[in-house]
Amino acid sequence: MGRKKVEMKRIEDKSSRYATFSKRRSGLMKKARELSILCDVEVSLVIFSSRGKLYEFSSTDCFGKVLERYQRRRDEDKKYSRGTNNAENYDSDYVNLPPYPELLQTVQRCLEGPDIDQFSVSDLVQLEKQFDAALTLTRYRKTQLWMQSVSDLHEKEKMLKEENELLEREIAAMKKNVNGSNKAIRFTNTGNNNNEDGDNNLIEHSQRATLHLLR
Amino acid sequence: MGRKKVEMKRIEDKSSRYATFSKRRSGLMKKARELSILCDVEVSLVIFSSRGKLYEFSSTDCFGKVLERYQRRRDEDKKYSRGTNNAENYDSDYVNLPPYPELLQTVQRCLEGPDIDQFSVSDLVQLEKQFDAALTLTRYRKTQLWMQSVSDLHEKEKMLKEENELLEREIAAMKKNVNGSNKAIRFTNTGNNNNEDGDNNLIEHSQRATLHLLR
DNA sequence: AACTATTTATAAGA
DNA sequence: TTCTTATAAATAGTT
Repeated sequence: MGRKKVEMKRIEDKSSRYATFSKRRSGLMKKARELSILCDVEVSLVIFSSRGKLYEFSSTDCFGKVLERYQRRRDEDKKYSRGTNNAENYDSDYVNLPPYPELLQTVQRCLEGPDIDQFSVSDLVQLEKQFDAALTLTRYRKTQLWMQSVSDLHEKEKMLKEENELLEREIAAMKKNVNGSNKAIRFTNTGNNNNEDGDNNLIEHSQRATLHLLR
Repeated sequence: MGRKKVEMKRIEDKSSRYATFSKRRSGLMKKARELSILCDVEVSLVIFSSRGKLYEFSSTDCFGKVLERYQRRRDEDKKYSRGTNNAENYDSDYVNLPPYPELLQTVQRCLEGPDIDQFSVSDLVQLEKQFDAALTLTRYRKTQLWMQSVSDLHEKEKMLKEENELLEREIAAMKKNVNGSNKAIRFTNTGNNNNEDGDNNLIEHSQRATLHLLR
């Protein structure tokens, strides 16, 4: 339903993928809401964007609102740190806000309060849903972090192997020189003791890059 | 989007409410699937009909696909192990297949069959417990495998770093020899061309070990 | 974010 | 239910 029929496959162009995501996401939410109202059924819809942001519709539940409040707060924090400071700290630390503080507080109140007996069944249904959503999100985030760490390790492995090859080639080359033409070696080495700095530039650079990653 | 614009409120006429439910439900599912494909995001949609029947879409695997994959893989393993009946491939991967094909089949039958209505409450309590146990076990096994893979990667990283250091020391030593005493070099190298085998034994051994791990 | 040309979903009727 | 069709809605490409 647009100027053109679209093929059902991942949209490769990033910006049109995001545009489509935004439009279709709200369309889907709207239809989910309509279905729940018109037909009087329970509908629950959860969407994770590729960057891990959560969008949710639920015909009964209030977790979405809690989350919305949290995200708004985080956005404000982002704005704040952008305003006060230049460049560096901006894509780093604010991400480490405690995850979902409001939800955690709710949980704590619920679990520590002695008034579990006073909840009605429908209260508990609400509560169960909240916990379930929180669990799902937490697990999802955890998996994301695991995957990230594995992919980092693979990256390191690749770099180390490359360095290794470079060093080996270096050794092979040196051996050739030593075995082959002693004249040449004597020529390049006499009175030229800082030769290392020249020969090893490439290797040392690569080494530094890897060490940086390994920290 | 039909002959008439509809008011957004519960449809009171039962049969047209069901008709609408059926149509809009499949429309919503379709759109959920499209969003997940086009925008490459995770979408999960759950609908409970008023009579408690569950309809679900999830962009990640459904039970059917898991089961299918399991069966395919098991068949292939069977073929393989029949062909080469040596002792070695006994302790290979296919032993680690999930031991729950029966459970998976049960799950599929339960979820897809129309006889959910026929279970008693106590049947369902049993079923819930089984699923919960299976979930816990599955998750546990998954975590074990992740941890194993991360620890393997750390191991590889360590070995590669050690090799790296060794190779560097090798290079440093060679440079020193070349720069320092040309006499000695000439001595050790004239007529002794298989010198490499002696000097590099350690390095080559280490290298082989790592390559074995990296396969 | 707003604008339309089109496509798509679906309400009503059969 | 399912199909048909007129019409409402969603949305792809564009600005």
